[in-house]
Amino acid sequence: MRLTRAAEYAIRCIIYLAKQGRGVLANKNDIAERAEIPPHFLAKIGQDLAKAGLIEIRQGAKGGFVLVKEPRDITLLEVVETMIGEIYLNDCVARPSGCNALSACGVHQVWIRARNQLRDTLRQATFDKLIKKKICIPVSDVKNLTGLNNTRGRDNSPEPVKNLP
Amino acid sequence: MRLTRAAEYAIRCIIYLAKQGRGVLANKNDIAERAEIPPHFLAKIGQDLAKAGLIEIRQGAKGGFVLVKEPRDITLLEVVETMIGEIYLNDCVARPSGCNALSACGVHQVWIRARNQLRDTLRQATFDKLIKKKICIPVSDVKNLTGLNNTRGRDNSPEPVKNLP
DNA sequence: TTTATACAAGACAACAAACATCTTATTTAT
DNA sequence: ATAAATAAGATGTTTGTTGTCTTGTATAAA
Repeated sequence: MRLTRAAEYAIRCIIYLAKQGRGVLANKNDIAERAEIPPHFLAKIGQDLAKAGLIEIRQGAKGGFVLVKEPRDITLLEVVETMIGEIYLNDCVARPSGCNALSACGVHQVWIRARNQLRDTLRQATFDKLIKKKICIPVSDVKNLTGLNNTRGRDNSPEPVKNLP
Repeated sequence: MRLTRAAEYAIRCIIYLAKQGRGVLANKNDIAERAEIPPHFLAKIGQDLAKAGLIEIRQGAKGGFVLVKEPRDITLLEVVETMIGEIYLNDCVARPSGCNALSACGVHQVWIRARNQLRDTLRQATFDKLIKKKICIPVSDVKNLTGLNNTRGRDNSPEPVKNLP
């Protein structure tokens, strides 16, 4: 009953892009480094985010990820469910056909309620609100990372980040 | 982000016992059969429930499980967390030491809120309320299952149950 | 006191999911 | 053309879930 790492990484990736704003291209390795995501893993995560229409992937030299939607139109729920599928919390709710009492079951009703609350809370959290607050990723000077000739010229970055949500 | 089967089984087990009432002994194999729990698995689950003080296990001939607490004093949260540990929903909340922004992080705050709501909802669901509703386990004629000489005399039971919460 | 019944305790195994890496191919800017 | 950058997916490692099995111990009843 815990969020997967892939989903936590996806959230950080979107935060990074949202900080830059919609339509701004970000180098994949820059994202990986700043958001502390294993680079190859980020590639896979990016593909899921692209399929869901959250980002666009530019191939080739000077390629990278671009946020497609406005941060205010992206919810935490959307990012999470893109990565882990629709949230159900328990099997009985996920596959009602396997449950003989269906919605009449008292336990079932509690789980339905819990699920709805959880999804509502995550849906209320839009990325425009999230990036206004202090956030786990230090992206204050994001834009000049992908600057002209600094393929590895980023070692004056702030101290490395630990694990973050 | 899904409840484990062990926890779903534990809930069914407690419902079975709660229907009988506190202090009433139930044969383990009867519970396993009626609540559709693999018998050996129920043994392990029972041990966890006993350690948590929810049930008492009687060994030897005519042994079985006995509910220790009143159904009104047992919550769904208690049973669930006995089986899967305290609910955190994400790593960042579970191990704040690994997160550099701590409670100041906007994403963190959303998860804290979601977690509290979920736990509150599960805490409000006490088993006296749950067994008053229609429930997935058919336990109407529970008491005469463990009756005198019916070690295998239970084949007049209602049609078998599918998967339940 | 012997026997059958029933649970304890924990080792073990099959399977699935999560987590991550690596390789080969393709796309694009210069 | 060449180098940079991602695509796509095969593969590997680790962890967790979901059980089963074996050996031992406790208890009731003959």
